[in-house]
This record gives sequence, C-alpha cells and structure tokens, in this order.
Amino acid sequence: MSDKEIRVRFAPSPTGYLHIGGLRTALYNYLFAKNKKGKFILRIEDTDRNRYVEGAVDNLLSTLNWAGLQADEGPKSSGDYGPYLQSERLDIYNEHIKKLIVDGKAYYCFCTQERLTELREKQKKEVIQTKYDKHCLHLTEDEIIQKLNDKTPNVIRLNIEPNKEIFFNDIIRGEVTFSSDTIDDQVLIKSDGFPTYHFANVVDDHLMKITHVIRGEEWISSTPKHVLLYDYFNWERPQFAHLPLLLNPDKSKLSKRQGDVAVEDYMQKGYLKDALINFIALLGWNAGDDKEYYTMDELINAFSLERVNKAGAIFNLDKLDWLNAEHLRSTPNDKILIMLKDEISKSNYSNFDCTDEYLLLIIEAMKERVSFVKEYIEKCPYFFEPPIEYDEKVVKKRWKDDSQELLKIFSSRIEQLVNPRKEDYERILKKLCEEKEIGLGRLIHPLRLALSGVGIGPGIFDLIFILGKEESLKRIDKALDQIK
RNA sequence: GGCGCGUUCGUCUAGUGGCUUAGGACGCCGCCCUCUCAAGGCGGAGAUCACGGGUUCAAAUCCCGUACGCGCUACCA
Repeated sequence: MSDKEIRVRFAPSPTGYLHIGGLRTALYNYLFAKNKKGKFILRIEDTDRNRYVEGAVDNLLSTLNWAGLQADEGPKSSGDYGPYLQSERLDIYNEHIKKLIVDGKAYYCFCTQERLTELREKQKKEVIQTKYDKHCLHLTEDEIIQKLNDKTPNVIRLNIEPNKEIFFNDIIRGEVTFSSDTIDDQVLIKSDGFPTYHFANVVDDHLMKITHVIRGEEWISSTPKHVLLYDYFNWERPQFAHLPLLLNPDKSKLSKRQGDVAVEDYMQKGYLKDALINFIALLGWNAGDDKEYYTMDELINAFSLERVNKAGAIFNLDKLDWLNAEHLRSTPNDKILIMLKDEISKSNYSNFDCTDEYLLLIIEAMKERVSFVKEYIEKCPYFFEPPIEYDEKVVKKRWKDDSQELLKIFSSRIEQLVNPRKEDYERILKKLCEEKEIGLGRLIHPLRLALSGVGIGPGIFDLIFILGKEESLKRIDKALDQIK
C-alpha cells in the first residue's frame, strides 16, 4: 500500500434518520481518512425502492453536518467520481454486469418467487443449508434468449464455484476464511433492474477508488461475495475493517425498541455534538492510554484502525452525560450564551427580557453545576422568576427564630448601597454576622431561601449580585411575609 | 440448523508471555474542601481475566476443545 491517496466511504441507506451506530461507522471512517490526509466520501445506497423515504437524504446530510462529519465528496458536494446516489448509477451497473455474464461469472435466473420459496422450505425440512440450487445456470443460450425476448421476469446471480476456500484479511480481526460451499449465488441485479447492495457496493467502491472499506460487523458474512466479485473483475481488493456492533443492554444489536437510536434524539435531548462524538469514538476504540476527553482534532490525531476492539459495546448513557458536562464546561461562555438564548426561547420563559450580561453572569455562576444547557434554566429558575414557594425541608432546617430579624437588618443595610458590587454584599453580610456574633451560615441560608426558594445553588454573593439590589430587596420582603 | 465473529470490574476499557497482589474512566459509597449544591482532591467497594485442557521455568496474554452471546443465512441494506 504505497503512497496512494486514502479514500474511504460512509454508505448509508436513506431510511429516514441516522442511526447512532451509523454515526459511529461514519466517524471511524472520517477519523481514519483525516488521520491519513485522505478523503471521506458519502455515498447513498438507495437501491431498495421499497424503502425509499422522502427527505431522508437531506436529513442524513444535515445530521452528519451537525456532527461535524462533512464529506469531501458526496451527493451535495463536488467530486470526480459521482454520481454519489446509487439510484443514478444504474447504467454503470448494467454495463458491468454484462462483463460478468460474458465471463460466466454471473447468470440469468428466471425462477419464480414460488419455486424459490418451495426450494427453501424443502431445504429447511431436510435441515440442510438454504441456498439457490443453480437451476438456471444450466439453461442453454437459446433458452435464455427466448425467455429474455418473452420478457420473463429475471434476476442476475453471482456464480459461485463450489469447493473453494475464500479468505480475506480484516484489519481488525485478521484473516477470515469461508468455504465457497456455504455461500449462496447471491442476486446481483434484481428483477426491477436495480442492483443489490452486494453488487453496487463493489462496483462503486472500485470506481470511486475506495482504498479501505470500514463498515459494521454485520457485513462480515457477505464479504466473501464481495471479495469474489473483485476477483472476477480482476480488480484490486480494498482493505477491509469490520467494526464491532453497538449493543442494547441485553447485548442484542442496538435497536429502536430499547431506547433512542436516532442521532436526532440525542440532539434534541441537548447533547453537545463534541460530547456525542467523544463518547461514541470511545465505544470500541481507545488510544491505549488513560485519556477520556477528546476534541475532534485530538481524535483525528490519535485514531487508528488497529486499536479498534473486536467485541461489541453496550451503548450505556452514564458516561455520555459526564462527557457532556465536561465538554459544556470547556465551552466558551459566549457560545453557551447563544445556546442558552435558544433554549430560553423554547422554554416557559420565552418572553423573559434581559441583557446578555445578565445571562453571562448566570452562565459563569452555574457552570460547575450543570451538565446540559437547558439546566441553566431548569436548575435555577429563580434567575428567571421569583420563587413561587419555599422548599419545605429547607425552611424547617434553615429558618430560625432570628432569621426574620437578621434579614430585615440586612435588607435595610443593602438598601443604602449605590450600584453595589459583589464584595459590598459580602462586606455587609460579614459585618452583620460579626455584630451578632453568629456564623455566616446563620444568615446565608435564610437569605438563599428568600432569594431562590431552595437550599441549593451558586455562591450566595453571586446569587444576590446577579439578581441585583432591587430584585433582592423585593424577594426578601416577600419571604419575610410568607415564611413563618 | 449452517457459517462467521466475539467473551477482562455493573458499563466503556488498559493489558500483545515475567513490570500485575489485573491499571484507568463512568456510575456507586465514604472523607476532605465549604454558605448550600456542584466542581475539585483523597480513599473504598467492585473482575476466581467465560469454562476445561495443553505449551512454557512463567499465560488474561500462545494452542486446542467446550459453553455462552451476537451477526449473517432475502430480488433489505
């Protein structure tokens, strides 16, 4: 493998949404390509007309873009090897299948669906492997021409020679061997004239000069068919790397039934793309050290197929939440501001009117306390509206006999302040506690309760400063009135 | 059923024959810090490395077998 340009592809079928497992496959392809200064190509495998979903391609593209996995070549990008939609490449497949037929490597099959089902049932009853019996391979040329002229529905099948050892090398798993006897004469061209995945994928990968086929483990079993096709065409085989599967908690292949599998679901839940990418990158790969937090650039630098695991990984969200918090914490405040404003517009506080400076103060104060942007609202609603009620437990624990008096004095003293800073509140509070010979908590806790209605939150001086003098005075008054 | 792939703490994983009384991370528990909650620091519980044979002075690591799990077994991808 000389200095040839590395070219890999992500080849999803447009089923309506991007599966999280698909995102990981795309990511590994992307990381590998970028690490090798190669190209990442997106090809849409839309050869199954029954599964056509309106708008699926656009959706796929936008989700991939959100995740930061822009294709160097693809349906909406430029590229010299298009079209990148298989449904637009029918002529190409047709031209290539002819060569195979001429060489006897593929053949027409006119068997009806009924005969095929019957055959399969018979084989099942005899408990032998279910596969096509090459019935139509023995048709004479005249018979074939006759049937073709009669427009008898037909498919084209791969002609697999019996009794051959087929092996290929997998970067992740090493050498894998199959006996050709266990491989079916796969349909290459369906009766509607569309190719199957097996045929289209090989033709396209060759024509698009794909050097490495990186895909899910579920393709291992059909790889011998693909490998045979390369050999039949006399084409150089790409390198294969079959990724371990993403699993449900019960270890079955990650599926819709057991939780969210669409990338959009995670977008909607408020996960940061950097966190999601970081998380799925670590599901099946690691650099061999203890590093857990990665940016995309760091992933590109560190990634290698050799260090991808063989065993499937259960998709478990605990770590994702932690990574999201980590990534959110290292996001600059001005970026969080933009996300927070968006979140506010979607919340009950959509009419809340305030300056960016106000939100920035909240962001800074809450930064260590949130894992998601929306928690800047959920965990501290008191920044957006006065407390409606006071946490019963906190009242019981923190509201003492002297709380009323202390708050009254404190309130009257801060009232005198002009444009108070955080330090001014602190000075006054400390002085008052000194005078009364009490610990700071004696005043701090009731004050927090009065201001926020709850017993948890940012530092008290941040809290009072952010709310501001007027608002704080109002809230203290109200609390004095309502908490008994 | 056939074929293929896999199997280290609950989960993600390190480990490529001696450095391993199997390391880290998430989660969980405790302590410290402290105005609360977090964050942070420190510590703890948690894996007879699926099982059984072999090879070797020495095996989680190499070989064989078994079990279990998963994938494929379509004119789906």
